Amino acid sequence: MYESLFNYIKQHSKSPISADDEELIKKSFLPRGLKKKELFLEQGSICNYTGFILKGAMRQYSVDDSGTEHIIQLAIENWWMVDRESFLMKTPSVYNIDAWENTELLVLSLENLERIHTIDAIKEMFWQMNQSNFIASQKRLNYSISLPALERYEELVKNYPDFVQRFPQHTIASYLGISKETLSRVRNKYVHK
Amino acid sequence: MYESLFNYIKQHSKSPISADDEELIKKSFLPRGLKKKELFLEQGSICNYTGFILKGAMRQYSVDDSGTEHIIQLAIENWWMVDRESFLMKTPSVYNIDAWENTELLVLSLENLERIHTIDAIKEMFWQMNQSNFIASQKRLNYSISLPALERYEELVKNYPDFVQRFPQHTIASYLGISKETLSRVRNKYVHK
DNA sequence: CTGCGACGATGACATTTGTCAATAAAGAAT
DNA sequence: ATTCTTTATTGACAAATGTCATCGTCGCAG
Repeated sequence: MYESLFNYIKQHSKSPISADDEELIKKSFLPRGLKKKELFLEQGSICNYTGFILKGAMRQYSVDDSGTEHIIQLAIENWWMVDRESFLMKTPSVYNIDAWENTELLVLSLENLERIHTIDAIKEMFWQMNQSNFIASQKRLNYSISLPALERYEELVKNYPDFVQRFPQHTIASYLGISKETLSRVRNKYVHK
Repeated sequence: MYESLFNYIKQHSKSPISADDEELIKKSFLPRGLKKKELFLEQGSICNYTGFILKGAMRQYSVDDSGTEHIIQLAIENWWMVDRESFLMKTPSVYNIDAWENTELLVLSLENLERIHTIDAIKEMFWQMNQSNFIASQKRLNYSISLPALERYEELVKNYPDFVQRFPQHTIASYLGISKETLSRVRNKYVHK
């Protein structure tokens, strides 16, 4: 159950984990299941948990005045899902998070995060994760302001081919900030070139 | 000279700073001046320093095939400027960073960062900074994929009025991912509504 | 098995934004 | 003072993308 979490930790830190640490970590993460379409976080409420995905696929998105969803983040196995602003500041979230497939998570409250943050490996892992998240976010932003639709799609296929496999096209379109029709046309160009 | 840096640290952490810590921090940050338009980082080279801006204004941007600049990040007094990916991984950067005004910095190498990272206040400060950077980046991304040009501009004016004051319109346009002509027209709508 | 809803493709058209060119005003350099 | 550069605005037109409607397919719930 906790195997992929510990694998993730080991991959993202060099510090060893004692048996005691391991116990503390296990006690701090709670298992949770989500059915397809079930909400993990609803707009207006506080994000009380960070989730580590053991199995499944999730979406984080905003909904605008016209009811259109805008995908902020997609995540599958071995990714984290949380609205950090809401989680850290305990403020109502402007985003929704739900399960796109039936999903199994390990969830961590802020209190438990602080508790295990005394462990070097955990501290290091979150540090690493923060850095790479920021870098990825900045990269996506760069693409978003500098590349046309086709090239943004190509970058996504190159960097996150799993997303393109696991999520329907209209979700991918929203992630890229374009309409589903535009993505459909852009893909036509893409496969024929 | 180091006053605003220590103010920044105090604002972003609760841990106290001993006299020894203060000395170590002072020794780890080197003062550096940049003249207007002078490069702090050139595309293709490694970003060896993180800079804390004491005075002035800087831009981080990519340059595409057609020679157009795309502004990734703007920064003024009390902001940090760095290409994290290049800085942390010691890989050649895809971005340029330069001074838009004559600028005074305190710069920190990765080695010195690791040296002062033993200090709780520093660790906490960077942790805080990472979190808020990520949140800001995600917010900007959200706007970029979900709002039209006018509303993106309004958000910028609301959240970072200083940027709009300090940088010329074509730079703001590039930051928003639109052409300078579009921004000019959008501003007309904005001031007349 | 059947029907309904989700998904994706496509055409017609509207809207937004970009590009290019011309102009003018404000600064910076000499 | 004069020149040169940078910045901002505007018009005409082009290109990219969005919107709306329609259709066909597929998978799943009843």
